[in-house]
Amino acid sequence: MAGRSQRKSTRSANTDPLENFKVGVDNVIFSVDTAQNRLLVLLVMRQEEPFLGSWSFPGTLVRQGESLEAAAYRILAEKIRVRNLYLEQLYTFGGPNRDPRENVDSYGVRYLSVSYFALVRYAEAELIADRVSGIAWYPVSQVPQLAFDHNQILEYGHRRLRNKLEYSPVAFDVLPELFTLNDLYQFYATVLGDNFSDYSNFRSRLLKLGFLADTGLKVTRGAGRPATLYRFDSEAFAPLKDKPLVFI
Amino acid sequence: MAGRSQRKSTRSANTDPLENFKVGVDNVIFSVDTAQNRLLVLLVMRQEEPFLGSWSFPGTLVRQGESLEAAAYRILAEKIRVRNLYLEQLYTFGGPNRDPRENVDSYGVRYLSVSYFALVRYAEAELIADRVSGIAWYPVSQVPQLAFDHNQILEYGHRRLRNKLEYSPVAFDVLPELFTLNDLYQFYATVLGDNFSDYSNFRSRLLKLGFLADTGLKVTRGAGRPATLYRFDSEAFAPLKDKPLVFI
DNA sequence: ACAAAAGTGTTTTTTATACACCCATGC
DNA sequence: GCATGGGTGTATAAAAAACACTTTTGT
Repeated sequence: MAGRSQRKSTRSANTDPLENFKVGVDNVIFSVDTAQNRLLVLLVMRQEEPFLGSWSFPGTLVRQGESLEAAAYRILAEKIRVRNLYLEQLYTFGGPNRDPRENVDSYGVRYLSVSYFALVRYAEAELIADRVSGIAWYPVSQVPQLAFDHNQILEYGHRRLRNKLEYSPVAFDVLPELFTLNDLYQFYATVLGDNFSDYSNFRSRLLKLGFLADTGLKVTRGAGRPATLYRFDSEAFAPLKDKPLVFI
Repeated sequence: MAGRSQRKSTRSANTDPLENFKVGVDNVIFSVDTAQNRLLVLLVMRQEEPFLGSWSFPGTLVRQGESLEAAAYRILAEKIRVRNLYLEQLYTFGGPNRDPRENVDSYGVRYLSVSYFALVRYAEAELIADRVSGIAWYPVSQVPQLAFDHNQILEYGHRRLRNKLEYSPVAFDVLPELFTLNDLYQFYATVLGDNFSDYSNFRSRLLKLGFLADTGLKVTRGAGRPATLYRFDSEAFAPLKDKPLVFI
């Protein structure tokens, strides 16, 4: 990587100087409020120029010796306290002139952003608000105009979330240890839209796959028949890992 | 992006200095030799330390004012002459200590690599060899030990290629303007493995989708009945863009 | 005539979709 | 007993997979 070596075309040896970069990490953090059937994304209010007062994704610049992923976890931990989450890299935005600061306060330094996509457990996530900065969960359908090109990134992240949900077991990283099939269904319906599948068909498909273990336990929520609590059996799932389109 | 601002946790205001980066771009360039049923990847021989003499992906460092994608196209153009291709970003590798140079010749500068994935038309691709550097197409099943973590990146790129092929029309960026259904089938079979589908079923599925326009033209290749030449009709494909799993 | 490659059609199996209906509990 | 949510089953439609067969060319 960073294949500096391939500078063979002698024509451009010294003529085009290399760019110096600062690397930022921005997190698109989703959570699902199943109680209210809302898909949420975490926004913070910018306290500096540029875009002072605009909402944006929580971000940070990468420090010496820090990996990209570590930076992503750091900024996440600064904003919310949460134990159960899924996180992966989303995309790298690195064109020049993305960031207004480039031409002003930084002499020839470019700001590159590696965005990360995270899904956290809503119920347990505690937002950490310091005195000055605003921080809030926004329904993705109602996010305002964001700083930089963050609206675009959100769209990209949202698409990734939907895809991930369909063919990988990310939902179980974020659902409670024990859950009912209805919990699972609500989760999917919130992210994918109500009409993604019939509940009864969803049930039988998921159960037939064989990685949902019946714990024997039941929960009663108000009226109605008690629901069976299931557990995600990662061992039983392992052989299906590389198969296409497992869920939905 | 590059959300420098969110540095609220006062505890670490000045204590942890930011890292300076050089940003590299590495290209995983695939092509399909349908004649010999081989999936190929382009490798170049490194002319410098570290990993002098190892094969690696063609890469370059990003220059002032140059976008990441522009850098990817630049290094591609330095290695092969080709008009028809597909290119997209793959992944960003940016941990510290990925590159041995970090501790030696560069004072606190980190090398980050944004990898790109490309698919080019094999028949028309001319490799550009300068006097010193080695450059070659390798069958992906036979790539040797590569420099850095490039073997890992290759695996990642290969998976991406297979996925792309299944749900997006990248094949047509790389096939000739006019092609037979058998050409298309061979292309898919080479990338996805011979047993991905029955030829006859592949035919009917693709034709039913309605974006392959019969040109009326025929080609005879040796013995056998002449084959119809088709053309990819991008207008007819447009409405299917966002549908899942169109191909195979 | 026959081999080779292109192209069509048919049968079987599997999976998706849409519902109808039974079950267990709280009130 | 009846409303409420949980859970099962069935009937139909569509898609995938396997494979037999016809058509058109070169030799």
